[in-house]
Amino acid sequence: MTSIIQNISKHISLTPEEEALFLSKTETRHYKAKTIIQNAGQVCREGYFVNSGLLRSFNINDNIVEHVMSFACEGWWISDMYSLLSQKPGNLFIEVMEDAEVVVLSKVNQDQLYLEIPKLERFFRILIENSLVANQERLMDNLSLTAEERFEKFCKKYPGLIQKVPQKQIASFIGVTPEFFSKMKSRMLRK
Amino acid sequence: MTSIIQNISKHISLTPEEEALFLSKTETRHYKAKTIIQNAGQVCREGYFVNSGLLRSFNINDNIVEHVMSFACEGWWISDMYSLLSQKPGNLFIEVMEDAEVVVLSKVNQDQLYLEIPKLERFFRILIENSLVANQERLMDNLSLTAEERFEKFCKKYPGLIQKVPQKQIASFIGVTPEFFSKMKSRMLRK
DNA sequence: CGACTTTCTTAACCTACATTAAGTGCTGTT
DNA sequence: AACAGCACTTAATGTAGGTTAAGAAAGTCG
Repeated sequence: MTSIIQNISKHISLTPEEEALFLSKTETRHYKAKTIIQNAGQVCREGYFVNSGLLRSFNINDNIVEHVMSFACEGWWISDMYSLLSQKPGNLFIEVMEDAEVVVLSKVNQDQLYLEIPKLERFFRILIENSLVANQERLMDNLSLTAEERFEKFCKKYPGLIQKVPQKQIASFIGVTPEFFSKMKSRMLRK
Repeated sequence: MTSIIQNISKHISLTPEEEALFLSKTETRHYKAKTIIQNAGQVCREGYFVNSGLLRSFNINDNIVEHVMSFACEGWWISDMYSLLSQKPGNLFIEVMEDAEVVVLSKVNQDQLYLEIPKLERFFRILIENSLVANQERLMDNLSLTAEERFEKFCKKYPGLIQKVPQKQIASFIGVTPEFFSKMKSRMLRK
């Protein structure tokens, strides 16, 4: 049983035939670190489920400052939701941070699968619901917590990531500059 | 044809029987302005579709500072998604800002309806997808734009709300204090 | 291995926004 | 009419976090 099927069966149960049909509509790809698999300004036509490795999505402001929207490691999905849903050019880049194996589900195949296996509507509804809740929390945290508190939450929520992700990208994710993050971190250590 | 059925039929089509079934699982309520219909610390058991009037959801930080999570006027849905989905105590209050008529869909009935009218999975999936995209944009805006830019976006996105919503709550929504918002506004007018 | 690039740190200085506080003008209630 | 209570404004002062710049450390690649 592959990992993506495990992921789906957490929320709905598929027959072996449905599993096979689902898998037949996906494609497994291997990417080297630093590959950009989605560019801002282009229409996003695929969602990605991460089998192994590490990816991130981010946008670039005024052609200078990067803002990390999300990280995705084993068992996570990643895409440019805005662009994928609207099929308009998006603002996000998606970059492979560590050599990765991903399961690719194209927008076209996903839409077909909704018709062929209506239960998948439920699966993706639940997936998106969870994303929305996480996003709302992150938004409120950004409005109401200090950078230090946000970093503490980040450490608790994604204990695996702190080791793997360059510090400047954690800084970007929680919404501060790398310089300030560095200062803050050493201030926190001194306590 | 009631407004909530119009709202649904934007994304899926229901038979007259399904429409009737759906409506039979809802309840229409009238609330006076200033009513709190959901309290932080309690489990949220209902979602609300606004027929008329104006509501907002917000949390309170350190028992002092309010942060507006969302506004909802005619044709919008509002709830405490985290609490509604997890059935754990939530952090949000939901308050009626202007006398309102709302269609109430309880969690229990919603779950039943998913079984009786599976197409509704699709409807709510799409609804949540759109919320997620809007939320992601708001998050990136908070990370990368100035308060002034966020306010300009707010005005474009919700032209109707600026008239109706007290200024301090717009301030809270875009993430600044009422005092700073006031100063910023007069600075913007001077140009 | 060395050359090059990128990340991280430190420190001086800067600014967007917060805090505090006092005052003005509504609106609703009695 | 009068008072209470809010929403809004203004202004002085405070601070979290940004900017700039320069050097140290660490990763990357030939």
